[in-house]
Amino acid sequence: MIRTRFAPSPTGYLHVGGIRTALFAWLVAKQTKGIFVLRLEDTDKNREVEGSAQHLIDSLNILGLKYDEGPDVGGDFGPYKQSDRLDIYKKWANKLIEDGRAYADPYSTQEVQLFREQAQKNKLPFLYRNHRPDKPPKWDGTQPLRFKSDPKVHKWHDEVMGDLSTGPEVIDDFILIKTDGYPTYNFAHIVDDHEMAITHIIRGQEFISSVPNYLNLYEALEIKPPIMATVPHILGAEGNKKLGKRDGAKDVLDYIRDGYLPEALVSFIATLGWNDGTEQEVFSRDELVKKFSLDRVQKSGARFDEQRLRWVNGSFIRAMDTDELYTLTADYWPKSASDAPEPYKQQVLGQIQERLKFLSEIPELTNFFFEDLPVNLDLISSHKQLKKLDKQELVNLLEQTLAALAESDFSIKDLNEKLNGLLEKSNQKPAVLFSLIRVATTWAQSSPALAESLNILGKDLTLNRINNSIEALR
RNA sequence: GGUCCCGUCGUCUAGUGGUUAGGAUAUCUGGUUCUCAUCCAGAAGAUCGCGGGUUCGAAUCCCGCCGGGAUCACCA
Repeated sequence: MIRTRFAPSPTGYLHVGGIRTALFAWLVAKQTKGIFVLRLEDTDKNREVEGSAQHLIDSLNILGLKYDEGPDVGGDFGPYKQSDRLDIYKKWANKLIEDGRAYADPYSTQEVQLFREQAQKNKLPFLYRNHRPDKPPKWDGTQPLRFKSDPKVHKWHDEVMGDLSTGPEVIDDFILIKTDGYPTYNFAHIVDDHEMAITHIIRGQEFISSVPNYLNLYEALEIKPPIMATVPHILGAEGNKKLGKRDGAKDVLDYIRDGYLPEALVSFIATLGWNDGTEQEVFSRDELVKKFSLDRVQKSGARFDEQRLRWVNGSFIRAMDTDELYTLTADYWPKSASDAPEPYKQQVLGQIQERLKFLSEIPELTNFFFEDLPVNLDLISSHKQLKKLDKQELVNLLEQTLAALAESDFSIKDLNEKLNGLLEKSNQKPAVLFSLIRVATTWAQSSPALAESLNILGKDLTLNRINNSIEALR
């Protein structure tokens, strides 16, 4: 039974980088009907951010990365919050002490800092074990507890990175338990993954250089290491640095709020560094579960390109039934639409669906259906066809339009007939006549096809707006 | 500085000794009786980081170099 976990620390919101490791872990579990576990790594109470645990949970849920075991849903391997597991770490720490593989750190933080600066000055990597005390005091909890490492060569396989190896020079005596009584990540995650029977550890690249140290500890603990997979970082839009909150890495919930579809987000994030070897570009969640494999995950970091995300999201939006899409749009309509009847909004949505990239674009794409936009003569003076006509000609054309449309029943079919008739009678090119009518009835930068737009607006509103436009032009 | 990882169109990528180096996106052009978008057609865009080697033949294998990244916390 495959068991994977996502083990974030509740220190802030979840951004795309975090989501991706969660997604990959979820996919690995789900494709074999395995178990996906959420574990909160809250061992640093200084960095803990109020409310972020709930935020993490909300983010996973909204993306559909449902976990089978976790702090709020329980499970047979709990507790799922590290701060509730302190006695478990104590138990394993005592085993190490008894085996002579852990000892109390007698130095003050200042003294250790001095060692570190010395090493830096000599351009050497800092190794605590070079200062390992001969006769450490008995550990009473007032000192950090350190791992007594056994420096050696480590070779291991990483599902993404392949075969890796390092020499003894990277192995050090890291801290297992801090003076506040909490374990470090380095210690806690190994104990927890073992106690929770985790089979695959999927984590970000920042941990790869620590893996040999973990391997060393696994040996001392006599625990068989799980399968490991290291996924590369997602890069920010500019530069080659890991995408971080500083570079505007957005909270995934911000994308949801902007009207990106969870399915689209999942597809996009999965294909950032993974593909199935075919030319398929977007994947449903089910396809991902079926086709995903760690060994096809890219070793190099991928750049987060919001433009591509917009395209993916647009393609999901276009593929949906308008009715289904409509159920997602409730929070996105412009204020002026609040009194508009549902069928009217639904019709409007049908017209803009194919140009919609994300839901919060709805107001700018639809506002003229719900309110009279201010007359903006720039739309005419900057139009490459319309600017050639003088005001009198424009007014004449609009008056002809008024007369013709007054006869129409405003069905799309009849509107098209009337508009075509107008075209012949006025002897104008569509680029002139239709542009003018479009502008005069919407005063918007862009709008759906003319007959369809007028059909939705209806006769009264259309004729009113043309009248108003004539007034404005005079 | 030590250690480890990475390096194919702007971007995401296909590619594991023989391909006109493929796709997608973005950009540009044309078409779809008007705009924006969709859709369709087309263009441009990659000396496969660089230099050696192995080979009849290398983006693919080997070596060196360069560039980028990660890490060297009582953070995870």
